Amino acid sequence: MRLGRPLPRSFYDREVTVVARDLLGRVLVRRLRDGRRLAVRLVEVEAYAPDDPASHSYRGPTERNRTMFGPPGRLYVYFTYGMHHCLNVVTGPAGVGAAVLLRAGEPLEGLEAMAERRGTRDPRLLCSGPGRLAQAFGLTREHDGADLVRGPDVRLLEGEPVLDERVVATTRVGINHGTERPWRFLVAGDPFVSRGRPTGSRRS
DNA sequence: CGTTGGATTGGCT
DNA sequence: GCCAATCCAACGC
Repeated sequence: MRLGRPLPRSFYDREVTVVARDLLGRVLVRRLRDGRRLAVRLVEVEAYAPDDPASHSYRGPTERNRTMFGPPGRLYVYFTYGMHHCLNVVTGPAGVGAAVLLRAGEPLEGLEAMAERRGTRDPRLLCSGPGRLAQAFGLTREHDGADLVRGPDVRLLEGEPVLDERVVATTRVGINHGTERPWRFLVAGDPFVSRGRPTGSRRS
């Protein structure tokens, strides 16, 4: 399967909502030490901006979120709820705390390895949800700051962009502030979108 | 220093 | 639909 070249640094150096929408259809890959490759086609993401009360970067840099303030094209991994990791793509110029949360995707390669970590073989339960995606890929705080453009481990490939008519923007999931911003982007009707909220969400 | 609650998930009612 | 699990960053005193 042809997944294309790594997305260039310039891809990430744009406004965070533009990057978020453009991430749909792109492919996150990881090369495991045993040679196997994991690949997932992104179908659901959320944008988080520095002036955004819901964003980790809202109150400035800390030990936990400093990667968000670094150069674009890096992986920001955080730990939450005492048990889950979540993957984010850092955007914008260095010094600006913005990132895109990767919420769900369609597994393309390495489903066996993903199933081992997830404890299920159901393809729809492997990467459909931010915590699930991180677990399926085996990524933790150790991988925080990884370079998605040239890094040896995790990269983001071109894949195939999703057409506008297939993209839906809704409010974000699981937050108590800034909920009015329609910054959750997903592929309409795609079976691999997470449960968080139905595709045709009406709640405000 | 103690408390609170979170960009979630899975299991149970 | 509801809630416990389980850690730690943020915030208040």
